[in-house]
Amino acid sequence: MSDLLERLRTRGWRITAQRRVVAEVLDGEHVHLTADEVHARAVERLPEISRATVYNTLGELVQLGEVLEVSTDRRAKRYDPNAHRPHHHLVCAGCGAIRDVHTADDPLGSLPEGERFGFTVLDVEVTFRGLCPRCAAAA
Amino acid sequence: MSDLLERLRTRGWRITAQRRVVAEVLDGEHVHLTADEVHARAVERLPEISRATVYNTLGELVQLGEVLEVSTDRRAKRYDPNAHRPHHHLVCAGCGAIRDVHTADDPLGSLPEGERFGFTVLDVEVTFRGLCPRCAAAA
DNA sequence: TCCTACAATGGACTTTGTCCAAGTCAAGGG
DNA sequence: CCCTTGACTTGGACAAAGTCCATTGTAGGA
Repeated sequence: MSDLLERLRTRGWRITAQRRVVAEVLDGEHVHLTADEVHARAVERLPEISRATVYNTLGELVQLGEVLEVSTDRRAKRYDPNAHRPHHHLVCAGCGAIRDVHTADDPLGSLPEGERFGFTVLDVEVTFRGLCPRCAAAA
Repeated sequence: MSDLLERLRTRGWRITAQRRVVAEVLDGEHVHLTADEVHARAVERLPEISRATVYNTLGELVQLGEVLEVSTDRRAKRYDPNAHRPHHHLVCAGCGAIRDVHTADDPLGSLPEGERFGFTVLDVEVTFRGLCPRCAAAA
């Protein structure tokens, strides 16, 4: 856990109580939290923390590549602390549940040269949509 | 163009001036517009059209499968009139430009059975990110 | 310990989207 | 051709998610 804080410190981050709390929240739960959920959990430990700070800190963590921003949901961005292992997402169209999944081959390679239009392709985000067992049964 | 309106009529849609305008805007431009951009263009032809109607109509078109909703952008949903040809998106991280692209293989097949967790997987959305030639040159 | 640059605060503001009660109108029946 | 009716539209209020900024606070180096 303090791995993360250590990495941040060596990159010149000033470690404040607020940043520590945000990092701990992300590190503690391996789920995909929205900014507001992160804020709610952070407030439990540090009641005065402001929403703006949580947004700032999340943005910085994304910049540093420590956390991934995913927009599987059209409502709010979600933050995925599992940034160092490439993976994709499987989203239930019914209840919104999200699972991390791994594809057989690297999807980056599936884009032929002729379809790149001169772009420098850096990354790919794959979102599978479907119904989880419970929602499929209810339908 | 009136292909679209014809299809809608046969499905019991009441054809109103507003719906016609929205359909025309989408059909006329093969770019990915946000709801607000659709509204702005619709207003040029039909000044009294309201935002709520544009949102409603876009939602209905998505329901009917005539238009795709893409969330490449974390700000607003974009609407892609090219719904009948399966394709994916290449987004420039610099300027936000979007291109439709086609992958060599079907990405749906790249998710192994063991990674499906009992989900009924229906669809997949692939977003490649990178830099367009102009932004790459500027960097 | 003191300073100072960097960080946090909180409240106003913006953007994107939804909701609803009331008014309007497309299209089928007479 | 007009009437009727229920589907459609309207506009404004509301909500959720996120950004901005001037002010206040503080981590960490000298």
